Amino acid sequence: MRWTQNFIPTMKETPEGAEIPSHVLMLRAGLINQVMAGAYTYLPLGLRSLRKAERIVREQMDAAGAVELLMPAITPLSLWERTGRVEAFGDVLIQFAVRRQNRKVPMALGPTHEEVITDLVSRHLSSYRQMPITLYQIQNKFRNEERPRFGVLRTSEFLMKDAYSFNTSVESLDESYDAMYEAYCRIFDRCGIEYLPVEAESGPIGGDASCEFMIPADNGEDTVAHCPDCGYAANLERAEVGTRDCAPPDVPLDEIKKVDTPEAGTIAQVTALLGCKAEQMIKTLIYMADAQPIAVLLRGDREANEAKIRRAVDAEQIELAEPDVIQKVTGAPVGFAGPVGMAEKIPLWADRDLLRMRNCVTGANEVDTHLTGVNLGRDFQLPDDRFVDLRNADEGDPCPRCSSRLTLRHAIEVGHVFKLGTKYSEALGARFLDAEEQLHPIIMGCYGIGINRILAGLVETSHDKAGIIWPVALAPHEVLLLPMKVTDETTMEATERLYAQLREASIDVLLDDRDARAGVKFNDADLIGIPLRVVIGPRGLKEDKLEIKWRWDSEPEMIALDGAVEQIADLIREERNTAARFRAQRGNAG
RNA sequence: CGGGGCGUGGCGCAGCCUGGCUAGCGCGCCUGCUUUGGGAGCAGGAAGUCGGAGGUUCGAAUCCUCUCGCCCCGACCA
Repeated sequence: MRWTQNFIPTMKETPEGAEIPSHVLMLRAGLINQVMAGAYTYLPLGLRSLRKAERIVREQMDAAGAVELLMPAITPLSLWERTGRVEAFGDVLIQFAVRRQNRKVPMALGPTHEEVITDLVSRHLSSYRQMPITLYQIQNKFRNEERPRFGVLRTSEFLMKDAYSFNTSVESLDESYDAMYEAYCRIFDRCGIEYLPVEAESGPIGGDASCEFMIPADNGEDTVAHCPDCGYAANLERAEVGTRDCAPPDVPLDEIKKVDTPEAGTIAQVTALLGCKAEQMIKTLIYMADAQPIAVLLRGDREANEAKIRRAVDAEQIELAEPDVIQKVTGAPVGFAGPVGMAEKIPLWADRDLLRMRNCVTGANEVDTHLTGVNLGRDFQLPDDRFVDLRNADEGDPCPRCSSRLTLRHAIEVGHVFKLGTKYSEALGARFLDAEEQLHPIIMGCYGIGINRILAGLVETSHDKAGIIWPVALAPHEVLLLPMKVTDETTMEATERLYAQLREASIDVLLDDRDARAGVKFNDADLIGIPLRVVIGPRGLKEDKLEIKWRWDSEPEMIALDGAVEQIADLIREERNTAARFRAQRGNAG
């Protein structure tokens, strides 16, 4: 591909509104163009990278035994009504109705395709002999994001690979799931991405049923807890807190005292007023667990984890109680609840942090009043089995698997493998007959990869001041041929010959044939980030040499013109398969 | 959905508070000459309904009202 025949609108300045590196660089390098909030055009270079990512995904899915199909983006709304996901998705589901003769046909743009594929399978899979099978597609998905942001990371239309496995047993599902997991590792490895498989909120099957593939990045929207020593990694919703450090400190117990705290109903206000630390406070949250009020006790500076609470109390649904319920249950308005002297006897649950807290500050269940010197055991009691992990993990918490401590990192979710179970097969009547002629719902798994996020995540984690640093596998082009002087006949003869021969060798080469100054070309080359830059100029040609430089190296290398094609082709072929140099430089960069 | 910010040639911005001649600047673009190994110099040029609507005024990019769009923080996120 010749630059002058291509459409590569690079920008020297950062467009207003772009803030994070991936967004800025993808815009500046002429990869994407914003059409509206949450919708981008992929320009020629961006599209090439997108297609390369797509191809890697496709190859590995095929290698893992999955079969590709393509479902429509428009779907009948009725399908979503059957699984109750019209409500579940709410405004995120893009709905509309089109007129056909004298009737209206309600539709939705697919935000994911469990319904469509399960409906398909319900019509064509009816025997255990037809399974297991894993089907996938690579398709645009539509979600009306409340707040699209971060360029291509969160958009309302995006390209996703979604796969669905159909199995007759949990054991078979495990196998399909493992195959997908392995395929995902190969995909991200081939892309040269540094990723972390993290435990995610498990589905109806429980156990290790859900894993998210995360790219650690400062601008990631998700937070993962990670143990650098044993490798334990989980998203914040899921991350367990280790059970060490539960013994109380050996300090004398203060007397319990009632203190006035006028209009101090938040942790911040109370700590400011009383001069105590949030760590000394007991935060008392009143939840409705399946319509029954319960109290959840947490250390003042911790965040409640509603998924953990829901599991602990074994409820279908939990939500924070309304103010009138809190008034009735505690005897005080919101902000003054505490475990001592509550108006009603409701079940108390405590995070394990409480076990090592002494002389605490907490609400007195009276308006504008708190208690100090509150101590577990003396002033209030809970059964042993009510002390559980109910909060989000925090930086420095004990690792649940080893003796080390957890760190928190932001991350970009690029993939998710998930054991779904029978939710959709039951709702949509996808059943099979087993060898004993018994009817069962098909057991499903689903497996997604955000193709756009592969690119954004890569750029986010692989760039320098000058621009993007692509691995060969994802780069829009593998080699950039950069003739220093397009008006010089000798230069152009050598360049054209090289260009033709590299193409002949199936190397994906971009020829910067613009009649522009060296500085312009070099800067664009760095910005776009083609991994191997080949400079051909009169200076080198005098010695029958040309210059090659990996994007991540600082110094170029002169190589002989004679045999240059083979040398370059070999380098690219090697790097294409291993990404060894790309990885090595990244290791050095830290 | 709460809080904040921004809309002025293709891109980045100034001007607005304190209304006043042909609305500026940098980059990019076009022409010519000179240059030519890391975003060239000089000269000339094209290009803007100042996001939109309404209002105030002799006069509005500037003041007022409404509206649309975009971005950031938070809430939300199959």
